[in-house]
Amino acid sequence: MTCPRVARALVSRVLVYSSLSDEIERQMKEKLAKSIEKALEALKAAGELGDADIPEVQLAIPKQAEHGDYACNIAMMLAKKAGKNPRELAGRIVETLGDGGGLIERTEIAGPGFLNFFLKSEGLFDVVKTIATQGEAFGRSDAGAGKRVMVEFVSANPTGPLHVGHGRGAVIGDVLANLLAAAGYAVHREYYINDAGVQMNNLGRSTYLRYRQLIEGTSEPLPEGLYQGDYIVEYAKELRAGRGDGIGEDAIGELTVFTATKILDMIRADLDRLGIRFDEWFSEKTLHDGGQVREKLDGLRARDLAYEKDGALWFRTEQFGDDKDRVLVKSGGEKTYLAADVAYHANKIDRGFDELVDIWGADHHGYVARMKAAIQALGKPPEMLTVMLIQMVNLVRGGERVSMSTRAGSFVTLRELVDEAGKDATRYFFLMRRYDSQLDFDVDLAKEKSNQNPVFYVQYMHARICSVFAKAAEEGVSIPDPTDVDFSLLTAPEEVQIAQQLAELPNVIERAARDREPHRLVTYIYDLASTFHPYYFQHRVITDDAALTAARLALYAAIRQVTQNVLALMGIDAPESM
RNA sequence: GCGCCAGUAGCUCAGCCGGAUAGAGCAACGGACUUCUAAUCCGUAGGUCGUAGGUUCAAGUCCUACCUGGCGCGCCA
Repeated sequence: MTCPRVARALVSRVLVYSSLSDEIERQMKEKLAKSIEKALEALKAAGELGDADIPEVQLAIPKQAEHGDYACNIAMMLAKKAGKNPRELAGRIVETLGDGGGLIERTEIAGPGFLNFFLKSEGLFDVVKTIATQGEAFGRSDAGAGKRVMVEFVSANPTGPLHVGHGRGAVIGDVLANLLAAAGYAVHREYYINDAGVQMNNLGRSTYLRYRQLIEGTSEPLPEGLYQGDYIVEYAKELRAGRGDGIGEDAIGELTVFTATKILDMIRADLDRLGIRFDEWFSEKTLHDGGQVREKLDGLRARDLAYEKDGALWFRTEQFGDDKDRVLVKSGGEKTYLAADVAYHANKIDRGFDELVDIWGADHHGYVARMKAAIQALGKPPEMLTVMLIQMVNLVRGGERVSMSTRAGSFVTLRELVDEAGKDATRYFFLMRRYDSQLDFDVDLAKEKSNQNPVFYVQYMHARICSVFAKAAEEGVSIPDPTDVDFSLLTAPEEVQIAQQLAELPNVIERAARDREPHRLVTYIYDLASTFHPYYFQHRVITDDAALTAARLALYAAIRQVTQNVLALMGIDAPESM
């Protein structure tokens, strides 16, 4: 079985070598990397590197400012093969490199052999101009090269309201789709509606029985396996009000459609409230009705990928790495979900997508191997499909975990959570953690309008900047054109750090998209806010010094733009005042 | 029993292709509002990165085994 991590590794290997797309990266990092590469080639030509191959030059932004603007580990990687100790080799690289074509202020050799580059500061603030020019496009790239990727998410059965766990998958899927689009993929968002099969019959039967109960004036629980929820009673009432008491058992098929449509409307409304829309709602039923399921099963049989045993039809998933073969058609003649899913994924492939992302609850992980098998049986490499398994959500109230069972009493629906905590906090909290670790959702904290709530910390950054601009307008200070600004006046350590953080956005987006890790947006924007707030507190923007005021306003405009861009990707509002 | 995910400060978690002294928030303690918004800021304290080996110049990160927790192993969906 090919796990999602393997698939991700394969994808990343491709992208690492793709050219960095962002202008800032070209200007700064890549220029520096090229210079280093040149220096290494010169050293190799001079015979100083022995027979060592020159590896890809890696540049990292160090955690500590004393370690420079960029740090490079190349001397340590080459030392052994070059037959020199790392610090000596680093010294030779520095001598050969010089000022890297006017880019480098100075270079230090540190620790075991790191090269720490301090760049000339005017280059650092070029990003402010770039952001002003690109506006809301800043951070986007063409790393995805227009590849078509489908993100299928939520896909909850239309048998009841969405619960909190669905909400997490919904937000993660939505933001991942935003990220992929920003990274240059052509993204399609899809919701797969399981509107066929046994559960649908149960739904129609549940509605019918509730309807009968209304007529007979009873309200006892329905038989085992049917849907007990109050919403069914509401639909039954509606049905009776519109159609009277004459509906018979032969109309259950019709009631199924009626109820499923109602529930889907409810699901759609709940998602809409969270700011989530789909390009397509894909009906499972159309696959059955259109004969596609039948057709794909015949195809598998024809290629001996499926066989009859004990009156059932089995899929040879074991030969693609699954633990055992799986049933496609039960001996009673009913098709399993897998049968429909094979046809569905064949349909996705036929629609021409290059990559498929499925977002499921973690309790479905036993299903991954057989879907990977299906992809292979359909003639595609298993890496084409990435399955993201979203871990469980625990609601926390008053410091205690609230049971997530559907028992009455404890709140479980997504709608209630959004009503209580609001769209922004709900989205932020769902994005806060890696999708593959469990999430404790502190409801009290999410709805608290206080400094403890991280979503406000980030939004407040935006509001504060807007407030400064309002003040500037009030005092008749015009917003500067960044090309006329003297950025050499920005010498505070926070200003340098902010410029570097702003310049990182394209990388953050590209890597978060590549690795399918939307939570990195949260980490990024929170980090930016925790550089910004102390900076704001310490340095006044509007002062008598017109040149400095202009430089800081230009920087503020860039921070605001980046904040807007990131919050937009997260689907969270950027308020002008709070 | 087999498989997947997780295990990092008292609690909840970051840590991007393996890099320098492992970072935040909360909770605790002590400070800062006459200012462009205090929904903010400054400071103190807090660590055997589950355990044991291994690979490497370098391991929270990679490999192996084990321990603990969650989930999954059906002709269910």
